[in-house]
Amino acid sequence: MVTFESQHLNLNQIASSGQCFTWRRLGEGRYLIPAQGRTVEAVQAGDRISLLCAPKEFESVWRDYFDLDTDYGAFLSAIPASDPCLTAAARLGQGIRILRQDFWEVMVSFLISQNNNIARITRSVAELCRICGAPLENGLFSFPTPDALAARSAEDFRAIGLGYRAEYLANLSATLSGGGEAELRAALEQTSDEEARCALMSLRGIGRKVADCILLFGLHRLDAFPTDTHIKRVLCTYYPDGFPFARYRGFAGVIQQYLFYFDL
DNA sequence: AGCCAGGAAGTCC
DNA sequence: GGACTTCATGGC
Repeated sequence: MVTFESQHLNLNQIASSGQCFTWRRLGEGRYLIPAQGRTVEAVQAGDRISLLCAPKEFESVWRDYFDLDTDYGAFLSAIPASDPCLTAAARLGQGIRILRQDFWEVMVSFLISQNNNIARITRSVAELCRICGAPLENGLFSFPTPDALAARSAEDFRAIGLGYRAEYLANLSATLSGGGEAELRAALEQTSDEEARCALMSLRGIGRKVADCILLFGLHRLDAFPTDTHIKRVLCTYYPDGFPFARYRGFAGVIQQYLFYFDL
């Protein structure tokens, strides 16, 4: 077991922040968290977080996954007291971080997320893992690979309730199976945010908002600022004269998460 | 019954 | 370039 303290890591906040759909809640402040073909049980009481794994695994997997080497306190301190909306949002969501999730898992999850709600996205992702993933410990299933998804048809995806997104998923999986996903990821890592966004938007079913989610959550491009219905509402309500993006250059996506969580 | 949900694509003009 | 419509589905 590994125990540490952090003022800026709150499991409950992250679990309900809409960036990840595969955590399983075990109880208050307790989650079973899958990543990289493993799972870890995480327990939080106040600022103390315990991960039930060996120190070696913590260093090789979970330190990176939880983005523990990024200083979120510095992001929070950029918020001026003169901004009542973000001040409230930051107080509410000060334990949110941008997880370093798997690129493909993020692509698929947010492809499904369009015109959808978080509860149903979570169920759909669980169903996908169940019918196409590999069984892990504790009854969870790994997130299916591009090849595993490409072996299924759009009808299979419709059968688990993906609706019109089933065609998008079948097409995306066919396009990126056979090594295409790794190629795309490697290529995107060499490009600017704008070029990467443009490349992602060339894929059927991925528009501006989903592309920005993939940039932020799947490639850790912290400048990406996905604008969905919640963010539009917040910006329209609290920032009718424009949002001060320049102030948050380099981490606007983190700020976006505070606003999103605030609106939920 | 109608509206909303972490939207995108097609079709108008 | 915008405005409008359609696309499944479930919850309220």
